[in-house]
Formats: sequence, structure tokens, C-alpha cells
Amino acid sequence: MKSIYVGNLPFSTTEDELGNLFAEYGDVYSIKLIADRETGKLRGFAFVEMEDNESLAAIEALDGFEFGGRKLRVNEARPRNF
DNA sequence: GTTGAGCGTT
Repeated sequence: MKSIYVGNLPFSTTEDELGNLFAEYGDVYSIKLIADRETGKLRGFAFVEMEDNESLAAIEALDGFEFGGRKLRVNEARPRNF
């Protein structure tokens, strides 16, 4: 299982939409849209968890994918305790 | 507008 970073998201994106998108490349275990904890506003990026091999397929397929008028940036996430 | 949060039976 790997965490995938998904950046450059339109602020209108929902977890549902992201899930549908990534589900085309494998089983999505969890979606996390990152919002500012204080204001509750979206920060424009998210994390998706998938099996290792499936995450690689999703990264290759969706990096640079135009979504809502924006080119998504998709890659393996860094550890969050960076 | 670019790498999370959790405060706990997760």
C-alpha cells in the first residue's frame, strides 16, 4: 500500500470525484482531501491510498491529467512526519 | 492557491 500525493486540484474537487478517477486504476483504500484545519478551506491537494502496483499505474496515468481545467500533479507521497 | 491529521474504542 502506498500513499499518493495529488496536487494542483481545483478547489471544487470532492473526495467522490477523486475516488472515481483513481478507481479506474485499482482499488482505492482511502481518499483524503486536505483542508486547512483552522479555516476549513481546501488547500488544493489530496492523498490517495492504493496498492503499490496500482498506485504506480494511477500515477503514470493521472500525472498531468487535465481535471477541471487544471493539470493534476500526481506522485508518490512523502512521509508525513517529514 | 503543492506533501495531511489524529488527542484515541484511530
